Amino acid sequence: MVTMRDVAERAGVSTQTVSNVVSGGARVRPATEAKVRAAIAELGYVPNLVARSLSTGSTMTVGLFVPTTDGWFYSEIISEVEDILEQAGYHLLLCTTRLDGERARRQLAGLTSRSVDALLIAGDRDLIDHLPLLADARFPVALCAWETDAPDTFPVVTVDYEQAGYLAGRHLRELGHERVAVLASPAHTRRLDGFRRAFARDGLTVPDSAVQYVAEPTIDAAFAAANRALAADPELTAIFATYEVLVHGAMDAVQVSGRSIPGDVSVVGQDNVPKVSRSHPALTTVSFPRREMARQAIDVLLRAIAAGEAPGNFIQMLRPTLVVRDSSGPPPAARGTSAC
Amino acid sequence: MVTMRDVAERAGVSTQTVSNVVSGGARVRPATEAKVRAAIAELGYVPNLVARSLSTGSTMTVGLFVPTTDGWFYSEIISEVEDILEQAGYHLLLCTTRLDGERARRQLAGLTSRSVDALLIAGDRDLIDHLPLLADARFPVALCAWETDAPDTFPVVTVDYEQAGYLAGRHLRELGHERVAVLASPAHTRRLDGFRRAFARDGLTVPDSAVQYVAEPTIDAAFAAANRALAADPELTAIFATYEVLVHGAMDAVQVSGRSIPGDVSVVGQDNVPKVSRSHPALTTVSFPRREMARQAIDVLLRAIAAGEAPGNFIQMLRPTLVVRDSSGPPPAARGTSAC
DNA sequence: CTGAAAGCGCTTACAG
DNA sequence: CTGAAAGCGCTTACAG
Repeated sequence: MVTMRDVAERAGVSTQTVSNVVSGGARVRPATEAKVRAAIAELGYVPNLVARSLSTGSTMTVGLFVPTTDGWFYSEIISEVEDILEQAGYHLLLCTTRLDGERARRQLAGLTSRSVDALLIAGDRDLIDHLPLLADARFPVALCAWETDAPDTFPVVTVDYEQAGYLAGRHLRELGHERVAVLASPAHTRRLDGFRRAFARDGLTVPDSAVQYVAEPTIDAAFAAANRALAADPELTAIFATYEVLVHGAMDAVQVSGRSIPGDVSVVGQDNVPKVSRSHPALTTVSFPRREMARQAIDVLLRAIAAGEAPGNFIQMLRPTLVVRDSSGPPPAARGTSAC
Repeated sequence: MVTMRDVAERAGVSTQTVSNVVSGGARVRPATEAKVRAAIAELGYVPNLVARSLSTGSTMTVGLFVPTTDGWFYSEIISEVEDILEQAGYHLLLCTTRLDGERARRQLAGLTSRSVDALLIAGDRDLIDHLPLLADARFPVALCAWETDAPDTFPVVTVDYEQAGYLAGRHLRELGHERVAVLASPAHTRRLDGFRRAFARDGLTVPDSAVQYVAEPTIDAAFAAANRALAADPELTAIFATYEVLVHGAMDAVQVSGRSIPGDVSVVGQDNVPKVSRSHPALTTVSFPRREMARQAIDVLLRAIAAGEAPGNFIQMLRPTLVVRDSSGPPPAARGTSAC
């Protein structure tokens, strides 16, 4: 392996000078720089980043934890994070927990010490029990896309999920819906709370019996849950689904049952991913500022790295927005009334 | 920062012994190990992985390049790679090229030297011009999911894409289709070749005019291309789409035009991702062994690392399989003939 | 601007 | 099993 010293000897300069040329640090006389560059080219020298890291104490790497790479939500977070990091000259170390707490713990433990300059944790559930491991991490840590209660030791950049649920609920209420069903991930408690608040404001309740929890994130499981909901209350006029996969299952089930959307049943989702704008009918949903969230979370970390101190401890909530498309309308009764 | 030396002093042993305890290397007397572990706990010592890497020459990190994290194809490759790596105690450094050659070059250059122990490159197009940068990389490199001609310097684990296209074409031919259109990514030349071979076998040609290339991977672009195809030949009886997004655009366009699937037009895709099994109608497609491909590619790299030598130079093609569902059937004419 | 030296925190032969 | 020492390849004050 050719080292910086080899280059220095070849070019007839000190390693200090080679280092300056390579890292673009202190100014080097052009003639000297040319000599060094020539030596680098002749020898095929390539700097050893690990050695540099040991000296500088920085690996130029940021770790990212996500529960899964499947689906649009985390895919976009990964790609946004990677974009920003790449621009800033950082690398991305990706860890997937796959809803496995023990695996999460192992990965977290492996990141200790100086192997990353910062850590962003997106999503929750798997890692929450192991977060104390990071209590005295030597690098800044931030959380994003966190819906359940996060430990108050780290800054959080997230969506106002309660408001997202509320926007969906209020939309259905304004259309006049009263009998609704909810398809929810067990983790989406905030969205459900917000949804219920919209109904409560009008003195209505969304009973527990109207909520179908779907633990497994597959369309098949969502389809089955939607069928249960339709069987439990054949008169329902709307379904609220707390994320993409559940929406597809819900639309499937409604249409397979012979009902029309939104003629018989309105469907409202969460998270405006690209695909739903071309579903049939186009989906009414609540848009999450995913990319903005990722961007702000990374900014927090990058600033903490630059400042050499811990990031501030705050919780920042980005506002979701309602996107009305074709899958929601007045309930059949209301429509009938206004039509006749 | 507390170092190994601090622990050694505290425990009253040498750093050698601490190293043995931490790395689980040579055997240490139980009583000594207990003393060391106690010191580690009291001091909150956590080993510096960068220093270890500099000594051992291994970072326990494997790099992965993908064009994008969007869509099922690369998501699954990422998650499969991460699973295997995690089990083997390795970390994943993820690089997304986003179809940007210059960005790819930058990232590739950043990986030089000892910062990764191996590199897997999935997909093609962006990196192909910069692969020579890796000519004298000090770590093993492998390619996977490579459709276009790969440089013959690296081992390749890929799908037999030509066969995948052929299977789709033969299926349509066996159903009796003659007038077809193709929606293709410009990169999917092999699939197109194979598709054409199936028609050529029967003395038929798929003219260039029947092929719509879609460069932008969005459903909207696919939808527009499918509309062009339908306008160019209103009598066509089948559409072959070379990947997921194009399939959705094609089904959309066919249905919006008032035609039924497969009654009027059959649609056949590529890559059996979870979602298409629940599309309406369920999609006939060709299944790629994505996970198997990722697994074998990583195995090649891990073995090369373990052996301390370059991986073999071979090209391994995994076989795709046809999955017949509901989106394909005989063309209207043939059906009419057999019906009357 | 340049040279010689110390140090980043580990691992690994090498003697005891 | 343990101690003292060299070395991994950089960066960074410190004198010239």
